[in-house]
Amino acid sequence: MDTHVTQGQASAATARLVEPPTVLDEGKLCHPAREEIELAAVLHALSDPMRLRIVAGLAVEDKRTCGSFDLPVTKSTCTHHFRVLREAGVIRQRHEGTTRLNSLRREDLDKRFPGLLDSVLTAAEA
Amino acid sequence: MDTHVTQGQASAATARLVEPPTVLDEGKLCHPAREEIELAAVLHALSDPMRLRIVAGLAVEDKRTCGSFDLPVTKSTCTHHFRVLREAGVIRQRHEGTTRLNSLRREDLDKRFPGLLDSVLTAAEA
DNA sequence: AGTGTAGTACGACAACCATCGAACATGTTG
DNA sequence: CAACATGTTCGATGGTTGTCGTACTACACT
Repeated sequence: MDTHVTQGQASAATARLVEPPTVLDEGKLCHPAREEIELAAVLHALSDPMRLRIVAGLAVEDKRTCGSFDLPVTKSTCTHHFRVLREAGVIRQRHEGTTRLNSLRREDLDKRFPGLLDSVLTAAEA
Repeated sequence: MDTHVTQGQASAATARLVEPPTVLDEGKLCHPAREEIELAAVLHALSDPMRLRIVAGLAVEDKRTCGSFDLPVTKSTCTHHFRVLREAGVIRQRHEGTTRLNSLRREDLDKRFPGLLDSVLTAAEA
């Protein structure tokens, strides 16, 4: 569990305090590389109703903040679920001001496990 | 958790000790009906490497006995995994003499969650 | 009847997991 | 700076899970 994701800061530093974010860091949040995404981990991440809701929500509208889901759990539990999804490689999280922007790793998942995400999303509508 | 599966013994009792098996009971082993199969349960059942191996094995050759997989776990653990798969609706188990025959519930799964099983099976080959 | 084979049932145990609350970090804004 | 908003970290807790071993059931074969 290490490798990659160490670029992006230096080159973006030029236009820093002029622009708001748009490219911001993603630092500290560690995501698995595409080839490192494991099937069992993805299936486990998706096997929780709460997380399934999150993923279904992101499928409808990407780049949503954690709070925008208003799930029936506390903030800390929420953090937990987003981390599970992130570490499994299902979503990507970026810092953006005081919030986190979450997005589905559609392309990575489709390349690695073709058809899986779509079938789960279709199945989740029931 | 109840419903269905209460027939089969009485009517089959007529030709009992004449024939070997071929149609045998399935009694006691409770399987969910197709409409009762839940996505989260299926994903959870598939999120274990050992169970993934079982399912992949059944995809190659159906109707295999529990012992034919020689998994690196004891018999009781084995029983446990097969039960999880059965109760989630992923496999069907039938008594047959001294063994249990396991088969994938392909049709049920395909009808209920189209494409899911196939994408998982494809993904599992890595 | 006796031995063997295939699997289940039950109890135990350690690891994991979803959940919470309280305290903290960080960025935004009055 | 102070107040606020959005999340994270940490410890605790109760429930679930994967694993095992031992004991048990059920069928088959000699």
